[in-house]
Amino acid sequence: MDEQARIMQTLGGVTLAGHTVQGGMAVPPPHGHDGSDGDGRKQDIGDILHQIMTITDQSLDEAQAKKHGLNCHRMKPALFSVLCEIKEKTGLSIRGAQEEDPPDPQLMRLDNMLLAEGVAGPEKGGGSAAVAAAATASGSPTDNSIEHSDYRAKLSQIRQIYHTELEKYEQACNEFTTHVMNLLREQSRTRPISPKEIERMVSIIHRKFSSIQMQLKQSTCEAVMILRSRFLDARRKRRNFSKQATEILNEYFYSHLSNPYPSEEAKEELAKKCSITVSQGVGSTITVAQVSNWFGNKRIRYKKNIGKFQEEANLYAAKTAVNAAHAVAAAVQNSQTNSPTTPNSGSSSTFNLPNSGNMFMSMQNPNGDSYQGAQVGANVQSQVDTLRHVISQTAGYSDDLGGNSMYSPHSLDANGGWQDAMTPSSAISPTEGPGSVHSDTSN
DNA sequence: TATGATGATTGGCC
DNA sequence: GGCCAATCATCATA
Repeated sequence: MDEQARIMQTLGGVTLAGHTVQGGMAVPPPHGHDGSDGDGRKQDIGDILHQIMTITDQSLDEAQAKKHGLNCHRMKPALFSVLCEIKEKTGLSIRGAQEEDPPDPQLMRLDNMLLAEGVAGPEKGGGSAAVAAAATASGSPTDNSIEHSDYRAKLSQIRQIYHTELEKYEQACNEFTTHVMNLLREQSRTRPISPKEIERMVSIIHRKFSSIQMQLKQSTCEAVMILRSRFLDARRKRRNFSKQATEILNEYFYSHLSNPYPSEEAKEELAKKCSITVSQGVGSTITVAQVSNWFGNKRIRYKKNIGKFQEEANLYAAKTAVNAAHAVAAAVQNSQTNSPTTPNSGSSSTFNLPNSGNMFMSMQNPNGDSYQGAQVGANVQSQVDTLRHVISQTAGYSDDLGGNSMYSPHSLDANGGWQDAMTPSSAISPTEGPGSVHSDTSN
């Protein structure tokens, strides 16, 4: 059996809308004439098939001419439909084509990540949001501004490359799709290619290109992750606080040794104070989180090795005492030169000491006036309070250890907590008062 | 370069 | 959520 005959046989029994194939012949529906014309049509189909099968043996010009003839043949549409249907039924056209697969979860993950990192989606916001998040996690939203801008610049570079490549891929995909579609359309004049098949081919192309796109997204994600990890590592780079900043923190720590837990307000104020001194030198700020870190570290390290910190404690206590003494002297002088005011004028800002167990209640100035009742300014009052605390601690110590150190390890309780054996920490907050930072102890 | 100091991070606890 | 304790990583100095 020759090839033509075999194909002719293959066509046998296929029925399609509007055309019946009988004995290997596709027959258009009768247009008002009976089967007497049937032999002629059979002849037509046979003729077409013969021409198709021999077209490859012909020269190009010959083939072109034949092709044109075939395209214009009145039976061509019928034959085309039949061949298409056969292809459809034999599954040739859908080989390798999967229908409408659900969105790839990995691709979705990549898309989400690129969106979150600010690589995909609208330009502004995304990247800086990621930076802000990282910065917040580090507790220093502003002091890494140089690193942040560096991060942003690199991220924007990645973004740019990503979009350029994406555009290239899309362009290539479109070009290739158009090319293939044209080719298939062209070929559909000589071989059975249905529009549906072309659509499938387009979707296959898109799928292939989307896998390339996924690779692009994946490598972009990797680049972002590397950048991010580098940025996060950079966060670990630390700078020592300036001397002034450390001094401020130490002063607070040692003057609140009985309860070195600054409140949020106190931390904010300390951060502000430290930042002022730091910004004069380094050009960055100290945040509340850093203050918290500092106090956390300080408490633990102090507790672990109190002996080592005694000297430091003495130093700061002496410093505070001197400052306070100066303030008191100034206050005393002030109170002497100014006539006493009305009893109520300063009462609202006066540090209210607890009634019981407070050794400062009876503390008097050189003139014998009680500080409690003295009409001193708010700041002065704060300094007085500081001095009171320092004196109390000094006094408390000298009873126990013989005057070598101003602070007693007894401020730590047996459980390692901060409980001052001598001073009711919940009541005495040495620097407490208007204009001073507030300690947790006041709560 | 070794070592101590110190700021930051992490995991567990309350 | 704040604190503690352990640990890491870097800085500063001898």
